Amino acid sequence: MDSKHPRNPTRSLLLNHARRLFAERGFSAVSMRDIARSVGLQQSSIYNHFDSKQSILIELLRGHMLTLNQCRNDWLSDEVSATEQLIAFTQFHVAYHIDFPDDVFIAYMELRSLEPDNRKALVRLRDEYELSLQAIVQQGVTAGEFQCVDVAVHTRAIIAMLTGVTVWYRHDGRLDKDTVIHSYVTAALQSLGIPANDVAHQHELKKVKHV
Amino acid sequence: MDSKHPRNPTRSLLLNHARRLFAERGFSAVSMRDIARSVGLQQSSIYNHFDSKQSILIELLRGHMLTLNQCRNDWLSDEVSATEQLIAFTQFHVAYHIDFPDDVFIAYMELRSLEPDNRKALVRLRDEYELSLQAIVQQGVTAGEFQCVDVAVHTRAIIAMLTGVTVWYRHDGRLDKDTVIHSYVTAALQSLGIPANDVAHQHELKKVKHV
DNA sequence: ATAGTAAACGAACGGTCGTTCGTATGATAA
DNA sequence: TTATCATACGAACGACCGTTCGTTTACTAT
Repeated sequence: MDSKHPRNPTRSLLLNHARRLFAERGFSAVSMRDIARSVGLQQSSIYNHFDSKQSILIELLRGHMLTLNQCRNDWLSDEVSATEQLIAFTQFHVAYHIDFPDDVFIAYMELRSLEPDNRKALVRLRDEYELSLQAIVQQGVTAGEFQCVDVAVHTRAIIAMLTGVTVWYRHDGRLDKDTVIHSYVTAALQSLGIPANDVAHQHELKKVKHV
Repeated sequence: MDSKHPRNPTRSLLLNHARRLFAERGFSAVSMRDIARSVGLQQSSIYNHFDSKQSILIELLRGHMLTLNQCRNDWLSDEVSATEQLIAFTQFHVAYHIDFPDDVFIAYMELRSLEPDNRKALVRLRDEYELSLQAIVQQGVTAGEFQCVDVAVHTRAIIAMLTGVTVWYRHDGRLDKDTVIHSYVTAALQSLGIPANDVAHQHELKKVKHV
């Protein structure tokens, strides 16, 4: 079945519409008929491209998690100071979450809709990402650059703070993307006790690319 | 129908079990049969206590939002400095969210499952709560106590950071509640440019009471 | 031209959904 | 004792669910 190939246009269309619908209404509240209708197909035709409803969700979640980790690794370098790494991480994380809010929302909410084995694999990817920030925070604390009460708690606090951008950011809103990113970089740095006045604008923003 | 009174024990049981199920699986993924079974009733008997599935959700969400605002107002005083208000807000917010994670999770996820009128009323309550923190941040910036790039963005950043505690906190975990709260107070203060070493432990924690 | 195949269709499957209805029970109040 | 009423039951309603099936369509390679 050639249709299983990612480049298949109908298959991509189905994935994109499923992503939007799952993000809007939640996995359980979206039917195969809803997905089919939104791309102009009969519900049965979806099964030429996917084995089941759950397999659509799995592919969306796995694609998001793999892309997130890969982009992060492309973006960050571990050969600079913890402060510079934190700035780069924050810029990347906020930019990515502004660009792909639906993926983020589905990943946050619908992990529980997965069967245990699939869920475990994705939780591992999520933990890998979180631990990559925790390593930066730990490095900064050890080097005396950062101040915090507990590294693990503070890491989760920063990730939650940054991820929250998906809830309110609108492209036609009051602030442009760079200003928003600048705000979050300042907040993240300061939260670890770094005065952010001087460093925040030194780093140019590269473009996040979704694979 | 006396059963509509909140003190009715069966009705309270239904509300509590519905809350847990909605938080675990999501509103759409929970059936009236699931709720009935979990309290040992037939599905039809629920309609002696609630008009519809949606009305159960409304009551859970409204109860949460009203309680949250009321407790906040009981807890906070506006006759102290912005820094002290921020400490009190953070202590309250984290303590409340640790104690009632199911309510918080449902409120975050299931507003969209409501009909427009009901949703608007609850969004207003949520905005009221958020604006109460924004007022504190604005006051601190004006007084020169706080430093941030944008008051609205930073307010949302702090709320997201604090609310994230619900995702990972466990009562039998590595850290006790007070330590967790202390971590978040430090993070919130420092994020606004306040050195947190000296102030974090001055304020005793009062007990959050759910009405 | 013809055989093979990916992909679409539309009907149908058994099951579950939220909700309604008529009835039975058991406590309370007259 | 009797009338009332909140509450429980169990069957049933029409609608929708995810998925399967047999068939048709349309392109591709021989």
